[in-house]
Amino acid sequence: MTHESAPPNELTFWSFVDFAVRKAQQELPAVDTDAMRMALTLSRASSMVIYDLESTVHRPRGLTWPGFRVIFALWLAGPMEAKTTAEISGTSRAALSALLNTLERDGLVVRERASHDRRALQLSLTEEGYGAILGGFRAHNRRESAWAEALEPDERTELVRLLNKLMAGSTDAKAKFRS
Amino acid sequence: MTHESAPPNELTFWSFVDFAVRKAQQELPAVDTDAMRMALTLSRASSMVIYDLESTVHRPRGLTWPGFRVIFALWLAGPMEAKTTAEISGTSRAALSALLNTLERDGLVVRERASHDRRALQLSLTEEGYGAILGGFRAHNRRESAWAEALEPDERTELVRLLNKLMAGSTDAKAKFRS
DNA sequence: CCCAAATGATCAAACGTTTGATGAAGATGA
DNA sequence: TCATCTTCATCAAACGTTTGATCATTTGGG
Repeated sequence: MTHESAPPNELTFWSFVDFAVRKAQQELPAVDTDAMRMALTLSRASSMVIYDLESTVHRPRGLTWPGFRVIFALWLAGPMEAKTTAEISGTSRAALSALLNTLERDGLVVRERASHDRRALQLSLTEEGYGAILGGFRAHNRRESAWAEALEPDERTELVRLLNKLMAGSTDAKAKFRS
Repeated sequence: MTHESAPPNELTFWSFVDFAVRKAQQELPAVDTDAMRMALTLSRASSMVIYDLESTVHRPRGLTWPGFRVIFALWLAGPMEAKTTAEISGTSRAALSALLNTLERDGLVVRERASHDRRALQLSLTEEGYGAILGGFRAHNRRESAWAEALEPDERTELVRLLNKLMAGSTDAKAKFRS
């Protein structure tokens, strides 16, 4: 440790970002503080929004966040191979296997063998699954709206543009993806 | 279902955002598409960055992402009560209890009873924990830099500003927080 | 045609997370 | 002082995730 810049008395999830960036700079002068602040802010913002959506909308309706993502993908993209569901819902294939046990047990999703390739799995929503996502998504989207109101319309557009640009750079950054 | 706008052949984690927004609009005309796109983009961007950092930096060094968050908080804010660690690392108090079992077993963190309140727990890093975060964070920050390079400096600033503004609105949105 | 390599799915073990319950210690007030 | 309420931590059960292994099917080369 170098100089002690004592933590403020009131350190919160959100105010910790500023404190951490300042303190890290003291400890390791070579740190890229802009990149640090960006990543820290991004992950915390996302975590707050997701926690809010999951705990106020989906858990009370009997769905976890990962469960919602899968049902959501099946709702919009229609019946498809499990491999595709994993890809577009952002779940590894192994995690999806486990997740499907729950969703199938709860009667929301059906697993079937694909006709053209007996290794592959075909997934589709049941009537109940369709009903669940329809109601769940309406509430989900109302909550998204409440969050979005904090920004002006053009700010929302700009935020999306910047995040897209950041993701587009992931190839250059040689980022590792889920498999 | 209404009109079938067939999913593109190549639906990926990232391209799914555009598709989903279009399709949801068809299915539910009342949907707030801007809010939907914003939340979808935010959660996916964050998930990509975190997965990359966890799988390329921390797991190979024997730390999970939640484990890293806790060690990171203890490194910068110094020894503190477990309650505070939970708050600033974004972990529920119950989850931290379980997490500490691993971190303590691995010799990274020490649990002690607080002197002024015998209910409370005082946490601190061991020498080994300090070494782990020092090396781990350097690699972590290099990776953050690689991601950040996708944006111009002023774009990074603007992204952080927008995310901060979004979070500031969480009170108005009456968002639910971790406890 | 046959065998090796690649692909799709699942499994097993270890972990972290959530909700709700329980137990222990501190604060409050009659 | 005593009873009650609140706060801090942990536990238990159910879940989802990761990595690495296994098994079945399909593909491709010889």
